[in-house]
Amino acid sequence: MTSIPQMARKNPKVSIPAPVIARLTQYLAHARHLQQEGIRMVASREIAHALGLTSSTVRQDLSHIDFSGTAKRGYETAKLADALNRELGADRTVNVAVIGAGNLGRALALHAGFERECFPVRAVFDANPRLVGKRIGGMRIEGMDSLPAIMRREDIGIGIVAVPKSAAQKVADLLILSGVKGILNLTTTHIRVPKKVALVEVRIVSRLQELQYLVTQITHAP
Amino acid sequence: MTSIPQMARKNPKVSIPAPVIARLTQYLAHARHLQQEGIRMVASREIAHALGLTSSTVRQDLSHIDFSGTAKRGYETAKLADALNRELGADRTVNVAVIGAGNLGRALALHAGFERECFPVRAVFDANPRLVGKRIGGMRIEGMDSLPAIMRREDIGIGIVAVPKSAAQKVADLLILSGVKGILNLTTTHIRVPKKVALVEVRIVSRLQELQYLVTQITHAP
DNA sequence: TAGATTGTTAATCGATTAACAATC
DNA sequence: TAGATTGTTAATCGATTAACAATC
Repeated sequence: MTSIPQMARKNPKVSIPAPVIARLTQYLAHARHLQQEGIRMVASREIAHALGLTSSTVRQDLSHIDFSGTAKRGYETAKLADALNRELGADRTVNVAVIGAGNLGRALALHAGFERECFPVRAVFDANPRLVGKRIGGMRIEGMDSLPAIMRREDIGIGIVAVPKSAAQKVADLLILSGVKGILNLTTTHIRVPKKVALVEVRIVSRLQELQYLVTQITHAP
Repeated sequence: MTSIPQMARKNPKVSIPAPVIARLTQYLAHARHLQQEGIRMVASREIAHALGLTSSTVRQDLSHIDFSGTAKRGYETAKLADALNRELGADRTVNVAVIGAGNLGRALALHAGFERECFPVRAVFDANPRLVGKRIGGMRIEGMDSLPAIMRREDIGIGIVAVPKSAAQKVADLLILSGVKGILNLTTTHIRVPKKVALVEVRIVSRLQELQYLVTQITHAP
């Protein structure tokens, strides 16, 4: 029996805490950016400074992934990006569907950044019969009744919910029935999902309210 | 000298932690929803259940605001909503501008939910001269050079940055020069701002990546 | 009144930061 | 080599949860 040191380094069963994952996505974006700029090496201090963190947090976070820096020299940007891509699965493509063809849904369906980041939008749905059949970019808006079949046919893993909040839970339930693995909820309402389905909520209006609170805080500061 | 008990209850100078603020916005949305449904009273347990939290967290959070429930009965939804509105400043209108008239920018500028939530979009800007002069809803797309003047004329407090990531920092700097109080950053890049300006970052692609990671975790679970 | 629910204190849990030996 | 930076352990800090007296 030979040992397999490169696998043993970290136990992959220990899942990485959510706040760390959130930052790993930032490190990935930054590493790619540095790569494009032709910068080969980067130190934890520099990453920290660019992203508004401490170097300690950066090193601690990166210790979760299967990748090492070099003392005195820092991290190779290319290898860092590779390791983060692998850990996050950010190089694997996942087909997505947008539900809701209002302003926000349309924008998301057309957003080129999703395709670039391996999240191609393969279908758009809306409950309004007057929208069904119209086109968004290259896609036809489909009715809700054809959702289950299309989700399976197009092998869609993630549903982006951009409907009025009163319909959010119903839409989520339909997505789950249709075998979706993850839901990105852009409505203000909290959605409930079974343990087998992953959920991330964005809530732009909430973030604006948080921002407003911060603004008031700063303005009224000493 | 008379004491002022209703003011003394909580020291308003102790600012509320960010995770609590984020949840207060959820309580507010939920309280409004209950109000519309004609539900007068709600217990911390029910709020917790609806939002995926513990009742302990809900009570702890609500202890930060100037408002009390009633033992055995719970919280009056109307008064809860009022108190949260006051604490968050969510009943005060703040004019916003959208910078970037691409798909996302257009969607945000047209998003009726912002106006409803006291964040009317008063201006839209884009650096592309071919877009300047075109219309979005009732608004004319303006060039970046007229930004400072329009920001002041329209009394805009918050700028929503929806430009390509390479332009994000430059746009933020211009907004800050023009006297903006808060920035909502929708690009993937981290933006740096002085202490006098509040910043909230949304990063939809990052959230999709987090979601993808969660999906993989769940799928490969025991 | 009896029982349910609040408000708050104390305990636990987890995340961030500091510190430093290892090392290139 | 000397000095800088990593990886990791330990200390601190903060957030969440548990528990329970107060109370309606």
